[in-house]
Amino acid sequence: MKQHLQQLFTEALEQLDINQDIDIRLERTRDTKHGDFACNLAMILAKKLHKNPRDIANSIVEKLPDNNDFIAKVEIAGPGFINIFLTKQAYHTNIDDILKLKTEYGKNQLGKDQSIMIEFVSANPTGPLHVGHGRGAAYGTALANLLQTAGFKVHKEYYVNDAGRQMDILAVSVWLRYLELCDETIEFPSNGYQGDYIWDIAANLHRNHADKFQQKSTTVFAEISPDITNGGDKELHIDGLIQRAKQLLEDDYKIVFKQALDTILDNINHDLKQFGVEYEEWFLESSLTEADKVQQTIDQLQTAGHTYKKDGALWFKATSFGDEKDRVIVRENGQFTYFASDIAYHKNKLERGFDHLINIWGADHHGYVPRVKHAMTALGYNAKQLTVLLVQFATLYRGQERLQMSTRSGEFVTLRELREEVGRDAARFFYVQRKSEQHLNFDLELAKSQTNDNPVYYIQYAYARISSVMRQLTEQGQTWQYDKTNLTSLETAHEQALLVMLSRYPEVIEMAALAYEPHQLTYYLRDLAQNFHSFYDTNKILIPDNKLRDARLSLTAAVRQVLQNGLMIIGVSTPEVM
RNA sequence: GCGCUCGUGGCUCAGCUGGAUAGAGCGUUGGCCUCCGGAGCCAAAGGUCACAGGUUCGAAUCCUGUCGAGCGCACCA
Repeated sequence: MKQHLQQLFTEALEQLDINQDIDIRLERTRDTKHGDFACNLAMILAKKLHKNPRDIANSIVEKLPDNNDFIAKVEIAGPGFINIFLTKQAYHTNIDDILKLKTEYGKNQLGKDQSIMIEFVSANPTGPLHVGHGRGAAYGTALANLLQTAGFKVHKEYYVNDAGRQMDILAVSVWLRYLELCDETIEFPSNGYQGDYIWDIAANLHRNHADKFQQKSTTVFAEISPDITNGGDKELHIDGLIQRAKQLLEDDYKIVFKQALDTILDNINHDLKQFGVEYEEWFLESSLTEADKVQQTIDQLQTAGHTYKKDGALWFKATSFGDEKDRVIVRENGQFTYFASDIAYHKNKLERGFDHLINIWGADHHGYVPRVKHAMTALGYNAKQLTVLLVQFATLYRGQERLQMSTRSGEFVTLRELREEVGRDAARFFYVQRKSEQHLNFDLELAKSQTNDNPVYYIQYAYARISSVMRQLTEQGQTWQYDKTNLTSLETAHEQALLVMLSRYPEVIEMAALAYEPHQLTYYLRDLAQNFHSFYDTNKILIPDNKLRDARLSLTAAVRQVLQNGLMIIGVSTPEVM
């Protein structure tokens, strides 16, 4: 609808020989007195052509076809707005489209022939997902769906950090708990993972392997640098324990390590599936190191002259690309930094041929964005191919109390708990509803106790009501037929409002996709549901007058279709009965 | 100290990328079921868009400064 109008404006400008390079922006009006669409083109042109905006508006309007079955009339208002009034016929054609296109209604070809890889959540596999990760999960899938609707080829990926030091800390944590189950007396390191899930993994290990990995506690802790609780350094302490574990367990260390990793990864995978989040690929960081990809990437940087040695470490010259300081990629002890494998990972992504990369990261990573982009530039790629979307933290409250979130200390509310308590639909909607760069206050009490106030139910209720009406019709042994000519009977204000609202859907999809803002869709769906509830309240659908009844049923069916299409993108179900 | 993000009714948030009289939900107050699902509808009260300048036909939106909040500023991941 909007596209058609834009086309008409373009033609009008061509006839006037105005070849200014501007995009014609049409806006929905807030007030029906201003018609259906308004265009400020004349005001923008006035600046460039140094002419009176109203005069320009006049000449444009003369070239616009009106009084046909699409445009009813055109007016010039205020300083030079061009207001367009559409015909009812135009809106009826739109109902036609919805009922014919069904799930295809609202789709567009913005991303035709373009592929996007979208990486999100990618939480370290050192513990279960908590509510903080839920936001990235919900936002990521909604965005992926939205981009798909806009015609992009989308590839969703989870990057598994299974190669860093934190994984060794995890393995050691499990092993120490296992030793406790073997009746060894252990002073658990303050820097170990302390959650209950560590006990669970240890118990499994003990069940499957009995005392096979047991070592005397005194042997394990012999000559280990003291923990912070004993006046030492907690980092040195845990590093000493890692060394000791590898040394004592030899090849068995891998078994413990793998048991820990697999259990947690399975758990994460399961939680995400239950939350309605699925990936095309789970990419292992270890696959990069094993294939020597990190070293190769570093070599490439080195060859290109973007590195230097200092204090025994290898540095990436980030400053020559505008970064505030240079960054270490190989530590003094010869180990790669996280940054190094991340460069290799992004190189790998681009080598796989994606046109565009989207990373959804927690806002605490914002300082990290420039250096990744600089590394891409250094490797000869266009850094613009990467978009990093930062999702602000969710601050978790239980009533007035602010909760801490720490995987290390084991104090957190898991995503699973959230889903079980507030439900998947409500949780998904709650997360997506907020603009991603907004700080989100997540009050568990509120989410739990007032679930009925969550707009998701309001929208689903509209869907269920429609389903109910359709059921009633069938139960009465009746059928209905769609006939476009019947739509002329739709005359009430509520019916008109719904017609307009439905026609906006493709525009909302387009805007939301371009801006990476699925929250726009949630607000639209709420508005649509509200319009439907108002309509439903004052216009009875199942009435004896067949012509009007069928017209209202057509409208209702169209609303149902759009609700379904929109909720699917957000990842919320469409229950026929609630 | 420097950087990033943000500041909109009592609370939680939108505001179509500079447009016409700033909008919702919750909460508050008052109405609406002999009628397709009341998880609903209708209405009212409530905002100098943090503050001060600037840019222009026009600013919640762009620029500068001030104040306030969150997060970053590792040879951690």
